[in-house]
Amino acid sequence: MSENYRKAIVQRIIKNLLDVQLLRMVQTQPLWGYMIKKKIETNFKIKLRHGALYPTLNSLERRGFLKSQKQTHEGRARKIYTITDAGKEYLRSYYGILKDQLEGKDLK
Amino acid sequence: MSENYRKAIVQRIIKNLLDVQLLRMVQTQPLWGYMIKKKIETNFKIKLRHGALYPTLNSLERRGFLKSQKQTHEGRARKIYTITDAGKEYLRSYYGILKDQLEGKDLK
DNA sequence: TACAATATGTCCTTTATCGTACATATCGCA
DNA sequence: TGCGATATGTACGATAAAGGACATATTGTA
Repeated sequence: MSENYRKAIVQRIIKNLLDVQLLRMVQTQPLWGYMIKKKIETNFKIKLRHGALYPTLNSLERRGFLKSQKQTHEGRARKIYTITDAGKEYLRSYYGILKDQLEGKDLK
Repeated sequence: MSENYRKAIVQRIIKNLLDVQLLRMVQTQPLWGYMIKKKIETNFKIKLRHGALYPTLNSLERRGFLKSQKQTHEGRARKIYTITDAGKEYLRSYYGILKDQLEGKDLK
Protein backbone atom coordinates (compact mmCIF):
# COMPACT_ATOMS: atom_id res chain seq x y z
CA MET A 1 0.00 0.00 0.00
CA SER A 2 2.82 2.35 0.81
CA GLU A 3 4.25 1.70 -2.66
CA ASN A 4 1.97 4.28 -4.26
CA TYR A 5 4.39 7.14 -3.86
CA ARG A 6 7.57 5.10 -4.14
CA LYS A 7 8.44 5.86 -7.74
CA ALA A 8 7.95 9.60 -7.32
CA ILE A 9 10.06 9.63 -4.16
CA VAL A 10 12.85 7.62 -5.80
CA GLN A 11 12.90 10.03 -8.74
CA ARG A 12 13.06 12.89 -6.28
CA ILE A 13 15.99 11.42 -4.42
CA ILE A 14 17.86 10.73 -7.65
CA LYS A 15 17.19 14.26 -8.83
CA ASN A 16 18.06 16.00 -5.58
CA LEU A 17 20.83 13.74 -4.41
CA LEU A 18 22.48 12.62 -7.63
CA ASP A 19 25.95 13.43 -6.33
CA VAL A 20 25.42 11.34 -3.18
CA GLN A 21 24.21 8.43 -5.28
CA LEU A 22 27.28 8.73 -7.49
CA LEU A 23 29.57 8.69 -4.44
CA ARG A 24 27.71 5.63 -3.18
CA MET A 25 28.18 3.76 -6.44
CA VAL A 26 31.83 4.69 -6.85
CA GLN A 27 32.52 3.73 -3.22
CA THR A 28 31.31 0.21 -3.99
CA GLN A 29 33.59 -0.07 -7.01
CA PRO A 30 35.55 2.26 -9.33
CA LEU A 31 33.36 3.24 -12.29
CA TRP A 32 33.29 5.50 -15.33
CA GLY A 33 30.45 7.81 -16.37
CA TYR A 34 28.91 5.75 -19.10
CA MET A 35 28.81 2.65 -16.88
CA ILE A 36 27.18 4.68 -14.08
CA LYS A 37 24.55 5.91 -16.52
CA LYS A 38 23.76 2.36 -17.63
CA LYS A 39 23.66 1.07 -14.05
CA ILE A 40 21.33 3.81 -12.85
CA GLU A 41 19.01 3.42 -15.82
CA THR A 42 18.84 -0.33 -15.30
CA ASN A 43 18.63 -0.47 -11.51
CA PHE A 44 16.48 2.59 -10.95
CA LYS A 45 14.43 2.20 -14.13
CA ILE A 46 14.67 5.91 -14.90
CA LYS A 47 16.40 7.96 -17.58
CA LEU A 48 19.58 9.77 -16.66
CA ARG A 49 20.74 12.49 -19.01
CA HIS A 50 24.47 12.38 -19.64
CA GLY A 51 24.32 16.17 -19.88
CA ALA A 52 23.57 16.12 -16.16
CA LEU A 53 25.81 13.22 -15.21
CA TYR A 54 29.19 14.36 -16.54
CA PRO A 55 29.07 17.86 -15.07
CA THR A 56 28.13 16.32 -11.71
CA LEU A 57 31.07 13.93 -11.85
CA ASN A 58 33.43 16.77 -12.72
CA SER A 59 32.00 18.81 -9.89
CA LEU A 60 32.57 15.96 -7.41
CA GLU A 61 36.17 15.78 -8.55
CA ARG A 62 36.63 19.54 -8.17
CA ARG A 63 35.20 19.30 -4.65
CA GLY A 64 37.74 16.60 -3.85
CA PHE A 65 35.23 13.79 -3.30
CA LEU A 66 36.27 11.77 -6.34
CA LYS A 67 39.48 11.38 -8.29
CA SER A 68 39.81 10.07 -11.82
CA GLN A 69 42.35 8.36 -14.01
CA LYS A 70 42.06 7.98 -17.73
CA GLN A 71 42.18 4.47 -19.13
CA THR A 72 41.80 3.13 -22.63
CA HIS A 73 39.73 0.00 -22.97
CA GLU A 74 39.37 -1.51 -26.44
CA GLY A 75 40.09 1.79 -28.11
CA ARG A 76 37.67 3.75 -25.90
CA ALA A 77 38.98 6.36 -23.49
CA ARG A 78 37.37 5.97 -20.08
CA LYS A 79 37.61 8.19 -17.03
CA ILE A 80 37.64 5.79 -14.10
CA TYR A 81 36.53 7.41 -10.85
CA THR A 82 37.53 6.33 -7.37
CA ILE A 83 36.30 7.83 -4.10
CA THR A 84 38.61 9.91 -1.89
CA ASP A 85 38.80 10.04 1.91
CA ALA A 86 36.84 13.31 1.80
CA GLY A 87 34.20 11.61 -0.32
CA LYS A 88 33.94 8.77 2.19
CA GLU A 89 33.60 11.27 5.02
CA TYR A 90 30.86 13.14 3.19
CA LEU A 91 28.97 9.89 2.68
CA ARG A 92 29.40 8.96 6.35
CA SER A 93 27.95 12.33 7.38
CA TYR A 94 25.06 11.89 4.98
CA TYR A 95 24.25 8.42 6.24
CA GLY A 96 24.55 9.55 9.83
CA ILE A 97 21.93 12.22 9.27
CA LEU A 98 19.62 9.84 7.43
CA LYS A 99 19.92 7.39 10.32
CA ASP A 100 19.03 10.11 12.82
CA GLN A 101 16.00 10.95 10.72
CA LEU A 102 14.86 7.34 10.68
CA GLU A 103 15.22 7.20 14.44
CA GLY A 104 13.18 10.38 14.74
CA LYS A 105 15.97 12.49 16.17
CA ASP A 106 16.01 16.24 15.75
CA LEU A 107 18.63 17.56 13.38
CA LYS A 108 20.97 20.01 15.07
CA MET B 1 35.39 14.00 12.29
CA SER B 2 32.37 13.21 10.17
CA GLU B 3 30.69 16.37 11.51
CA ASN B 4 32.50 18.61 9.01
CA TYR B 5 29.82 18.35 6.36
CA ARG B 6 26.87 17.94 8.72
CA LYS B 7 25.56 21.50 8.62
CA ALA B 8 25.67 21.68 4.82
CA ILE B 9 23.93 18.32 4.51
CA VAL B 10 21.22 19.31 6.98
CA GLN B 11 20.59 22.53 5.04
CA ARG B 12 20.40 20.50 1.87
CA ILE B 13 17.84 18.10 3.30
CA ILE B 14 15.74 20.96 4.65
CA LYS B 15 15.92 22.71 1.30
CA ASN B 16 15.19 19.69 -0.87
CA LEU B 17 12.77 17.90 1.42
CA LEU B 18 11.00 20.72 3.25
CA ASP B 19 7.59 19.18 2.64
CA VAL B 20 8.68 15.83 4.09
CA GLN B 21 10.06 17.57 7.17
CA LEU B 22 6.78 19.42 7.61
CA LEU B 23 4.83 16.18 7.40
CA ARG B 24 7.18 14.66 9.95
CA MET B 25 6.67 17.50 12.40
CA VAL B 26 2.91 17.64 12.00
CA GLN B 27 2.68 13.86 12.39
CA THR B 28 4.28 14.18 15.83
CA GLN B 29 1.78 16.85 16.88
CA PRO B 30 -0.66 19.25 15.22
CA LEU B 31 1.10 22.56 14.54
CA TRP B 32 0.60 25.92 12.85
CA GLY B 33 2.98 27.61 10.43
CA TYR B 34 4.55 30.13 12.74
CA MET B 35 5.28 27.46 15.36
CA ILE B 36 6.84 25.23 12.71
CA LYS B 37 9.07 28.11 11.61
CA LYS B 38 10.24 28.70 15.17
CA LYS B 39 10.83 25.00 15.80
CA ILE B 40 12.86 24.51 12.64
CA GLU B 41 14.96 27.62 13.24
CA THR B 42 15.67 26.53 16.82
CA ASN B 43 16.23 22.83 16.29
CA PHE B 44 18.00 23.00 12.95
CA LYS B 45 19.77 26.30 13.62
CA ILE B 46 18.97 27.58 10.14
CA LYS B 47 16.75 30.35 8.78
CA LEU B 48 13.42 29.42 7.24
CA ARG B 49 11.66 32.08 5.19
CA HIS B 50 7.95 32.25 5.87
CA GLY B 51 7.58 33.13 2.18
CA ALA B 52 8.66 29.56 1.47
CA LEU B 53 6.92 27.89 4.40
CA TYR B 54 3.32 28.99 3.93
CA PRO B 55 3.08 28.14 0.23
CA THR B 56 4.53 24.70 1.02
CA LEU B 57 1.96 24.12 3.75
CA ASN B 58 -0.84 25.18 1.41
CA SER B 59 0.56 22.88 -1.27
CA LEU B 60 0.61 19.94 1.14
CA GLU B 61 -3.02 20.61 1.97
CA ARG B 62 -3.96 20.80 -1.72
CA ARG B 63 -2.19 17.48 -2.28
CA GLY B 64 -4.24 15.97 0.53
CA PHE B 65 -1.34 15.26 2.88
CA LEU B 66 -2.38 17.81 5.50
CA LYS B 67 -5.66 19.30 6.61
CA SER B 68 -6.14 22.51 8.53
CA GLN B 69 -8.61 24.11 10.89
CA LYS B 70 -8.60 27.74 11.89
CA GLN B 71 -8.36 28.52 15.57
CA THR B 72 -8.10 31.77 17.45
CA HIS B 73 -5.66 31.83 20.33
CA GLU B 74 -5.40 35.03 22.40
CA GLY B 75 -6.69 37.12 19.54
CA ARG B 76 -4.38 35.53 16.94
CA ALA B 77 -5.82 33.45 14.12
CA ARG B 78 -3.89 30.21 13.72
CA LYS B 79 -4.18 27.55 11.03
CA ILE B 80 -3.62 24.30 12.86
CA TYR B 81 -2.46 21.50 10.59
CA THR B 82 -2.99 17.78 11.15
CA ILE B 83 -1.69 14.97 8.97
CA THR B 84 -4.03 12.88 6.82
CA ASP B 85 -3.88 9.16 6.05
CA ALA B 86 -2.40 9.99 2.65
CA GLY B 87 0.24 12.12 4.38
CA LYS B 88 1.12 9.25 6.68
CA GLU B 89 1.39 6.90 3.72
CA TYR B 90 3.68 9.30 1.90
CA LEU B 91 5.92 9.50 4.96
CA ARG B 92 5.96 5.71 5.28
CA SER B 93 7.08 5.42 1.64
CA TYR B 94 9.76 8.02 2.21
CA TYR B 95 11.10 6.31 5.32
CA GLY B 96 11.02 2.94 3.62
CA ILE B 97 13.22 4.25 0.83
CA LEU B 98 15.60 5.91 3.27
CA LYS B 99 15.89 2.64 5.16
CA ASP B 100 16.68 0.77 1.96
CA GLN B 101 19.34 3.33 1.20
CA LEU B 102 20.92 2.91 4.61
CA GLU B 103 20.97 -0.83 4.13
CA GLY B 104 22.62 -0.36 0.77
CA LYS B 105 19.76 -1.74 -1.27
CA ASP B 106 19.24 -0.72 -4.86
CA LEU B 107 16.26 1.49 -5.50
CA LYS B 108 13.82 -0.03 -7.95
C1' DT C 1 2.38 55.53 19.54
C1' DA C 2 5.75 53.21 17.73
C1' DC C 3 7.91 48.84 17.64
C1' DA C 4 8.64 43.86 18.33
C1' DA C 5 6.35 39.56 18.26
C1' DT C 6 2.69 36.66 16.59
C1' DA C 7 0.36 34.99 12.38
C1' DT C 8 -0.49 34.24 7.38
C1' DG C 9 -0.21 35.38 2.73
C1' DT C 10 1.44 37.13 -2.10
C1' DC C 11 4.49 39.42 -5.57
C1' DC C 12 8.48 40.03 -8.27
C1' DT C 13 13.25 39.98 -9.66
C1' DT C 14 17.12 37.38 -9.78
C1' DT C 15 19.28 33.07 -9.70
C1' DA C 16 19.65 28.23 -10.44
C1' DT C 17 18.36 24.22 -12.74
C1' DC C 18 16.34 21.23 -16.68
C1' DG C 19 16.11 19.27 -20.86
C1' DT C 20 17.60 19.47 -25.45
C1' DA C 21 20.73 19.93 -28.73
C1' DC C 22 25.34 20.42 -30.41
C1' DA C 23 30.03 18.48 -30.55
C1' DT C 24 33.72 15.03 -30.97
C1' DA C 25 35.85 10.36 -31.24
C1' DT C 26 36.32 5.21 -31.64
C1' DC C 27 34.59 0.58 -32.56
C1' DG C 28 31.84 -3.13 -34.62
C1' DC C 29 28.54 -4.54 -37.75
C1' DA C 30 25.47 -4.59 -41.66
C1' DT D 1 29.86 3.85 -45.35
C1' DG D 2 26.38 4.56 -42.57
C1' DC D 3 24.42 3.49 -38.15
C1' DG D 4 24.17 2.08 -33.29
C1' DA D 5 26.77 1.66 -29.18
C1' DT D 6 30.46 3.34 -26.34
C1' DA D 7 32.47 7.50 -24.18
C1' DT D 8 32.83 12.36 -22.62
C1' DG D 9 31.93 17.04 -22.89
C1' DT D 10 29.64 21.97 -23.57
C1' DA D 11 26.00 25.50 -24.91
C1' DC D 12 21.70 27.49 -24.65
C1' DG D 13 16.87 28.61 -24.08
C1' DA D 14 13.04 27.62 -21.09
C1' DT D 15 11.35 26.66 -16.78
C1' DA D 16 11.50 26.43 -11.76
C1' DA D 17 13.00 28.02 -7.46
C1' DA D 18 15.13 31.32 -4.16
C1' DG D 19 15.31 35.66 -1.67
C1' DG D 20 13.56 39.72 -0.38
C1' DA D 21 9.96 42.87 -0.24
C1' DC D 22 5.18 44.09 0.12
C1' DA D 23 0.79 43.37 2.55
C1' DT D 24 -2.47 42.87 6.49
C1' DA D 25 -4.00 42.15 11.34
C1' DT D 26 -3.65 41.62 16.45
C1' DT D 27 -1.34 41.88 21.02
C1' DG D 28 1.82 43.53 24.41
C1' DT D 29 5.41 46.57 25.71
C1' DA D 30 8.52 50.55 25.90
